[in-house]
Amino acid sequence: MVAEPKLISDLKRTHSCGSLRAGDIGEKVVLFGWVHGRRDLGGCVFVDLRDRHGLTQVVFDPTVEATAHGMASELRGEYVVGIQGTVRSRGHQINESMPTGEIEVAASRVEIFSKADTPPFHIEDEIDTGEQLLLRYRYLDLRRRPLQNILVRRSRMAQATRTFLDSEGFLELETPFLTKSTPEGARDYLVPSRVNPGKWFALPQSPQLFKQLFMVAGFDRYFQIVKCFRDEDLRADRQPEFTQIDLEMSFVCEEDVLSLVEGMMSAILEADGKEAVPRPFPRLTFDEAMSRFGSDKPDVRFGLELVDVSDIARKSGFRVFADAVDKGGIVSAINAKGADLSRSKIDGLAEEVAIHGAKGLAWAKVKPEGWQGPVAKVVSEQAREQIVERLGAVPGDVLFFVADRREVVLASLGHLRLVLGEMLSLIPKDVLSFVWVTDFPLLDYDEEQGRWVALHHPFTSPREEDIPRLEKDPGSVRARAYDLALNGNEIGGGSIRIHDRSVQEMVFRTLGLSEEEQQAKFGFLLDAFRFGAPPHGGIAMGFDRIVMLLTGASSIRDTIPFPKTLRAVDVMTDAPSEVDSRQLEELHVKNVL
RNA sequence: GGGGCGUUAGUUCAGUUGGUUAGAACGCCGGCCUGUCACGCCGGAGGCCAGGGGUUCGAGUCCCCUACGCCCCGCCA
Repeated sequence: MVAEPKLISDLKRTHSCGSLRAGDIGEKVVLFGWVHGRRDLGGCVFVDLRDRHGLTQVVFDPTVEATAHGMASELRGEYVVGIQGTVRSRGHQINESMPTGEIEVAASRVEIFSKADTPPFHIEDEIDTGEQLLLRYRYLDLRRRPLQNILVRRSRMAQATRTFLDSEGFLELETPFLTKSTPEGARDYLVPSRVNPGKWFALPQSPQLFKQLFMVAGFDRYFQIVKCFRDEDLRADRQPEFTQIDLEMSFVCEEDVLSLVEGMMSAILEADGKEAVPRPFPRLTFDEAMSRFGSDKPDVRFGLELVDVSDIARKSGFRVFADAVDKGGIVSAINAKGADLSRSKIDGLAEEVAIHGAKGLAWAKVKPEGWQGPVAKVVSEQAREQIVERLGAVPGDVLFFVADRREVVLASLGHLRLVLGEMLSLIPKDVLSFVWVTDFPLLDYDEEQGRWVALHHPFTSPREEDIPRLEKDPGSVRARAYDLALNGNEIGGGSIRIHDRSVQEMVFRTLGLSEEEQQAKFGFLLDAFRFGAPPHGGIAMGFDRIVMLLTGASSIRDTIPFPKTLRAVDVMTDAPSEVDSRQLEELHVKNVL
């Protein structure tokens, strides 16, 4: 007697659960997958079998094979099974809503590979279960098609990136994860060194210095799709460990990096089945972006631009406006064209600007007979006319004003612009709108620390003509830095780097780093620059954010297989967690809590 | 560090003015059913009302604190 062949070991999978069509009718097939659903009609039993490619209906018909039909009643949701059977037509009962809906597999054999407890939520496309539960059972959530689709697309985008950069002559080179803590920038994740008591590694915030050293080494073009770590508070688009497309090029200027990235983004779009976006991408200087959009990552899919009316406001007769300007602040306005906003909605908008520190939101409705609203009477007639002219206002428009310190005005109106754009449905949802922001300031004064800090990072090259002002007027020095924004989100940033030891030392000095500190923290870089450093520059792209924006995912968590919650916790593994005191001893670390 | 919203069966939710034994749908378990595909019908099980404290004759409901989740400000070169 010959033993019956076993599924898997003897009979291999012939098709995925999404591949069978009418043309396969009559084929003898073997399918493996998860039991997605079961409909037991007593006589015959229908089971939907699922793998990541799709669903196939399997029918257990007692007239076909009584043993298999008997086993069908044991099947439950999420059991992992193998099926052998024959593809047959569903006749006139085609299910139009599924790609395999013309056929079904009449099972002659079934083998249960693994039984399953009832899952804590249904594995289905549309789900409204709380995210915490989904994250706790992430491996079940990842069985759902929408999440799988995002990760499939993420994989394709990563491959497209590699293919593109490879074709452009880039080398994919690795850099250490156990590296040196750097004083500038984000808070480091630290790793104690067992063999060097009292000393610590830091996980990289980015491979910045190593990629510059690759340039010094002469590799010319480097890239890496790499994890970076920053111990800062989380957001919907921020995780403590995230993935960058990191690249660096030698003997280049801004234009070379920008056009390369435009090509790379186009390759990614193409890999994701998107329409081509015109190149070159539009560009804005930092100053322009801030004054017109109130943001260094402007969403340029719609108008509602900010307009400075400080000069008019100063002589408007309205104390609040005049005082703001006299104290060195500004008054800017947004014209919400044709916005028919109720009083309660406008009150809600005042709360929106308060988030960014604005003490009030002045507004006026433009009517044929004149302005209506709280500022209508307090602003002089002449000023009203000038404002209407500058904003191109016509009856039916609503004008909003914020008067405050420049940063507050730009931040609050920049935010208001986005809220109004959403409220008035002005933002086209299916458009991908890239914009470069260039000419960032090199430095920013940190009131708390009482010193200048690098806006981008301390290795960013100042514009050559601005270098003489580095010592006397650091705030006016522009950087050779650039950010790429997509639909109002920052998706990448980079710069032409300093390759001259003396300029690098000058920047470090301006940042308040003593010779000793420079040597202790960045000595290896300054040393490297002594041995012939090529001019170089590069960029780091936020890969998770790119995936998020192209797939329409609502949070960065949906683009990462195993993400952390806002409190930087992995609720599935329960990390971070306490460790054995022996482990701590070995690491020469004491818990002070 | 700060602000906002939320937490009731496995899941999504309802729960009146503070008042008997906290409900529904889906899911789950059992039974019936040979053409279902959101199968149908019948029956059943299932609750530390996030945790702690308080007010009260009496708290899911009112008050305070805490925890957790989400969104935002600060922070994120």
